Amino acid sequence: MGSTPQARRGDTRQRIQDVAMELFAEQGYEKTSLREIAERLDVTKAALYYHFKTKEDILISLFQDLARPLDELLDWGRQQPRTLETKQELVRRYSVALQSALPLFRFMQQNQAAMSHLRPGETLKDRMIAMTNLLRDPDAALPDQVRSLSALFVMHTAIFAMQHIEADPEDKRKAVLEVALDLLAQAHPGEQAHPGEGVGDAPDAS
Amino acid sequence: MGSTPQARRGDTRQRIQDVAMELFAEQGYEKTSLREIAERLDVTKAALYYHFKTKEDILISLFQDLARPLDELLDWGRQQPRTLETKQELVRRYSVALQSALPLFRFMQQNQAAMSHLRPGETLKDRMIAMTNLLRDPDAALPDQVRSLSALFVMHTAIFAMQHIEADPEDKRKAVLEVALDLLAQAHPGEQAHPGEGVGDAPDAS
Amino acid sequence: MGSTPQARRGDTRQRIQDVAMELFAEQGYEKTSLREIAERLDVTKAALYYHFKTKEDILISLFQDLARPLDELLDWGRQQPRTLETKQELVRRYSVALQSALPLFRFMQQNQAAMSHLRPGETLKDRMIAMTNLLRDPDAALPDQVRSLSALFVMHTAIFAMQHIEADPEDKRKAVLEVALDLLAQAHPGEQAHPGEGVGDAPDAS
Amino acid sequence: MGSTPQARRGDTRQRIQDVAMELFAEQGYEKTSLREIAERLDVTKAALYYHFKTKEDILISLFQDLARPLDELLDWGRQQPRTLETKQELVRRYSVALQSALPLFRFMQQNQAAMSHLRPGETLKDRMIAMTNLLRDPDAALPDQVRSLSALFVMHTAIFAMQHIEADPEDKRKAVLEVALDLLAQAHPGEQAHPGEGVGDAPDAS
DNA sequence: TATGAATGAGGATTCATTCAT
DNA sequence: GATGAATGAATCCTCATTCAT
Repeated sequence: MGSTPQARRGDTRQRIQDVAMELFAEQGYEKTSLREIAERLDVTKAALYYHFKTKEDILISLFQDLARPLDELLDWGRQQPRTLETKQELVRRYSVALQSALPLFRFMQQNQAAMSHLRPGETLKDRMIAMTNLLRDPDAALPDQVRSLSALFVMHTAIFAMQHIEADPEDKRKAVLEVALDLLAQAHPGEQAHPGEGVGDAPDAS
Repeated sequence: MGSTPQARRGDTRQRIQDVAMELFAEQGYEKTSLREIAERLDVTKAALYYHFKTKEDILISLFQDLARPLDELLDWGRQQPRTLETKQELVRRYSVALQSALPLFRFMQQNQAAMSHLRPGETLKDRMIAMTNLLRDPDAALPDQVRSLSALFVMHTAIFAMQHIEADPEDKRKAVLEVALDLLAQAHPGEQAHPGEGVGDAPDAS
Repeated sequence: MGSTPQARRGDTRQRIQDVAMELFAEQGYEKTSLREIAERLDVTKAALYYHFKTKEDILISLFQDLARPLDELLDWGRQQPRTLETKQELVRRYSVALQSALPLFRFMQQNQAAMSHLRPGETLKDRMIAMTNLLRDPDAALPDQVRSLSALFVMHTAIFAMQHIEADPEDKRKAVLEVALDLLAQAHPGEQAHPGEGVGDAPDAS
Repeated sequence: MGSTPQARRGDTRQRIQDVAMELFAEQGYEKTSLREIAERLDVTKAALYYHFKTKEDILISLFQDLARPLDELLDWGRQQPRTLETKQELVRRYSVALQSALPLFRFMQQNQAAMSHLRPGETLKDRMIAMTNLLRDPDAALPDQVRSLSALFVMHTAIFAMQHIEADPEDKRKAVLEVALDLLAQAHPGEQAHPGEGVGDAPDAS
């Protein structure tokens, strides 16, 4: 790629994160050693410690970057009225975020265990619970609560489960989103979704 | 229950598996050391090596035990006609298996990475793909394929996602199963499910 | 000394302590690496960890062995009447203990800092304070308290300070003891020491 | 005291020495890292290297500063007649020096080991030997030599041993000095100390 | 005067594994 | 069936030091 050592000046921190992300996602946090990361970057292990205080710090820094879009979506959701439309929009936005951040989510799933001793409120699990709490109505019938929850999780699992199905990625995303929105609608019997807002096209992820 | 140290004679292998299962599920395979397992059993590390050739052997032995019910279900499914009813029964049976084996599945999820270098066809992922292939129809519309897939995965994710919701476990299971069966039915427009077979009660998990 | 590897079976723990003692006394705890200890014993570093949980554990184990005679002396002193004679006997016994345990005390002095974060009551300093509290009378005039304290410390410092003076070690010890007993007597004006008990000969330190 | 960051310009070298002194005295030389020193000064480690060539250089520079008063006292002593009065004056001056430089001496004691590979004649030990050689008479009886030695060392040990005794510091100093002078006098039987020169008051330590 | 970025050597510690008994 | 003692390789991490800027 023509990236000579000189051209790399100042971006070492970023490069560490990139490589770490890649390896953590591939092999998991525990199995990835700092030696491996350092070697791939052609720096010494000690150099990593100039940029991050501990190995876990690298993990956390990655996680925080990855969690930000989720946090923003949660913030947005909390400020909206608790209507079906809001929930549908949440799901739609989540679908888009997921599409452009699939490796990140893969990374997060691989490394849930390694992150499970974070401060409460800081884990992926906590964020997912927060998310589902925006979607489900605690007074609804249990099956309807399940439908709401599942609108969210279906997007995760289906995307992964469909990786070996041959089809256009955007088509797959729309198919999954359709099912998610369907579940959501079924979870709200008697309510009417906003007309004219379907699955729609994803914006460019530039 | 009267299991004195003497009474344990001969079941050390089983006890190792139990403890390993517990710890692997809790902290993951990589983070769990043989020292930890040995200490909890009050034996020496060397004793473990009398029963298992390597650490990975413990993992594999656990995995094989856990995978057997899944394999049996797959075998059964393969011998049935590819009808909606078969699929519904698959989902029903899966739901029951899941209920009595939740820790096992938790264990499997935690340790996917550690098992990913197994022979092809031996991983959990492979079995899940096989399972979804029994459920989905490759010629159906994409959203309907998603619905079929999701019938399966919803059972996983929802059960975990509902852990912090207060309700009777059996009620939760039925609610989840209802949604799964619903998805399946919706994935087969025009077909009619066998009447008189609803969510039903789970058999005793003796 | 003809100590073949075979002859060493079972005494590795002791040998670690011996070598550690030697090196800690010579270079101090911090400057001594486990590699050094292991190499001198011709075992691996990991072998050390079979016998001691941490490096500090080695230090503590040494310290406890060394502190025992001191503790015994303290115990004895606490059970005696608080008379001048008792104090004189304490000093006499201390002098003897010191003579046969000089390397140990050298070791302790070298490594005070490394041990300073022990539990209260566990440090050398605490024991010395306890010792001086047996010797001095808090109601006496300050200079007399100083004399009592000094009876103890003089034995330490003088022995070290006299190392480069040529004389028979036992003569040196007696000379120091004489001064210590003198200080003690002067600290108790008006009291009469037990007659017939002078500096005397040290018992064999076999 | 109005020492703004700006006011500190140019005294960085001094500030490094101050912080190093503090930390070396507290934790010892080996346990104190340059990172620690730099952080406490809010500069980079590299900045330390502008002022000192190595870590050991800091130690040596401190030691030389601290040793100067001792060297001056030694020089003075060497030029005086070898009388009891000279010795008494040496002890008196030493007592005063000690009082205003207690942390320094604490520092030196902590870090004897670290300095033990200095050129001969450069160590604290060497100076203490020189000092005792001014005090003791090699032809005197051994116990009298011990008394002379101890006159010096008592001042060290007693001051530290009395730290946990409640009393006015100046009173303590005088008490210790009295004992030291006493020891000296007793070491010179038949000689008469200069009359009218007792323990006296310490000069201001400006 | 200082810093930012890095290095090389070495630190303590842990791990899975082995083997004679 | 199990232990006691040990190993070799790897781990994360810290340190004093350097040097271009």
